[in-house]
Amino acid sequence: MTEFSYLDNQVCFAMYSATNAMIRQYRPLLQEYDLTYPQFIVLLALYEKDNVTLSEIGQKTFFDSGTLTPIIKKLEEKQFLKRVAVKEDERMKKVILLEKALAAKDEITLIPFKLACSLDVDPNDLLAIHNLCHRFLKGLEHSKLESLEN
Amino acid sequence: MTEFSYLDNQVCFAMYSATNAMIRQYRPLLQEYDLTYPQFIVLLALYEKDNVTLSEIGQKTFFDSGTLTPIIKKLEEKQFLKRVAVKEDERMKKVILLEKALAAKDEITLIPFKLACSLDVDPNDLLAIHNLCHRFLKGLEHSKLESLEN
DNA sequence: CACAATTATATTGCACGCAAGTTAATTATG
DNA sequence: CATAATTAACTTGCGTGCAATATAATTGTG
Repeated sequence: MTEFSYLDNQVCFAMYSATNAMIRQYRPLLQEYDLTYPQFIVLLALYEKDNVTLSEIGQKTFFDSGTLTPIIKKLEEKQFLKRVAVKEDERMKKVILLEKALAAKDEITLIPFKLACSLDVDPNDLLAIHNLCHRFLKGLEHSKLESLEN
Repeated sequence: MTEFSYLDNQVCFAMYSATNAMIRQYRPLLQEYDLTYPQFIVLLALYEKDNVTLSEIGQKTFFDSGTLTPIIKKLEEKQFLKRVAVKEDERMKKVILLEKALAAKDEITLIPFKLACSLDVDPNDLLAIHNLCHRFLKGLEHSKLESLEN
C-alpha cells in the first residue's frame, strides 16, 4: 500500500514478465539439445502426433504460418524432422519426425519436470496458473469467434 | 480425459500462449497511439516516474539493456521522450517525458481498463492470474539470487 | 470448362528478447 | 596515482511473433 503503480496493476505485464522469466529458466536446459523454446514447443506437439500438416501444428501451438515455417525449417536443418509433399493436395506438406528426435523423446519430454523440480515455486500455484491461463485463452478465442460473426 | 497431451501439460506454454493472445488484443488499441506493447510498458513505467536512468527503467520492466535501448530510441524518435546526459556521471542518461506523452497520459493509462471491459474473461480470474504471476516472478528472482550466492 | 475465390505454405519487413561483446566513464586496489 | 575492475549504455546477431503479401494448388461458380 505504498504508492500507486501503473505497471503493478497490469495483468498482462505480470503474465508477460513471468513468461519471459520462465523461458529464461528453460534456456540452459534446452540448449543441451540445441533447441529454442518455440522449437521445443513444436517438437512436443509432434511427439503427440507427427505426420501432420503445418496448419495442424499451427492450430495446436497457436503459431501462424509466418512464425511456424521458419521454426520447422530450423528443425529440419537440425535433422529433427523432414517435410514430405502430400500427393492428394500439392499445397500441403506433412512433417515427420526423424530418428534424432525419436531417440531424444524421453529426455526432451522430461525437461519440464526437471525444471519444475528446480523452481522455488509452489506446485499448487503452477497448477492454478495453468488452469487460469487455459480458461483465459478459451475466453479470448470465444471473444474472437463472436467478433467474426458480425 | 481423452488422450495424453504433452503441450496441454506445459504451464509455461499456457502462460506463453495466453500472453501472446493478450498482446494481440492490445495491438489495435495501442496502434492508435503508434505504440507497441513493450513501448507501452516502458511508457507506463515512466508515467509512474520519469527523469530516471535506463537501468532504473530496466529494473522496473525486466528489460535488459539490449532490449531497452532500442525501445527508448523508438520512443525518442516518436517524440514521447528525450534523453539527457547526467553531469555527475557521464555514463548515464536520464529519460524525461515530453509534452506528447504527458498530453496522452490519461488516455494511454486507461487502455488496460478499456481492454479488460471488452474481454470475455472473469475479472476474478484476471485478479488470480495477476497474483499468481507476481508470486511466480518473486519465486524465480529468489531462485536466481540463491544461485548467485554460490 | 474458364475463371474467380479460397486455401496452404512461403517470404518480407519490423520490433522485440536476449546473449555476447564494445566503448567510455567511474571506482577500487596495490 | 597508475591501472585493473566495474559499470552504464550501446551495438551486433540470431530467432521469434506477426502483419502483409506472394505463390501455387484446389475448389466453387456461372
